[in-house]
Amino acid sequence: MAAAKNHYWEDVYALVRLIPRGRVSTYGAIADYLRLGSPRIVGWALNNCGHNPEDIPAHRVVNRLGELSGRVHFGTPTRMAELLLAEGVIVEDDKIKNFEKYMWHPLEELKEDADFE
DNA sequence: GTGATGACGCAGT
DNA sequence: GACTGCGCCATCA
Repeated sequence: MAAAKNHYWEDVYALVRLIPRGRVSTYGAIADYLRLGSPRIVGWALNNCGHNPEDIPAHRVVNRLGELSGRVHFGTPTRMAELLLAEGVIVEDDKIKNFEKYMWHPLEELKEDADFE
């Protein structure tokens, strides 16, 4: 990440794109990695992303409970679940099954590549 | 410039 | 164990 800091949400998008297929992350993890200070900022950033799942896999970002809290922003209530299911993530009742197993921690995975600080 | 809102998270009850 | 309220920071009205 170049950490261009043009807009903090650019870093959010970059980090979301780094989420491997079949994995998911949380707003809190992203906010913590980017030092945003509040997970709400991540939510706002994704809301401002233009809703482009093909460009930004926002469907891989869920709240800390693994709930598809942002599904309503995907056009259809089931779009987000469909995208996750297509990647092999089991979604049950709008919640990710075995969420901890699919959880992707940026601080754990990118700690050595972290050039923020 | 102030108040309200939001794809959240945590502590307290 | 579930529900409620408050805090966090940035944007919009």
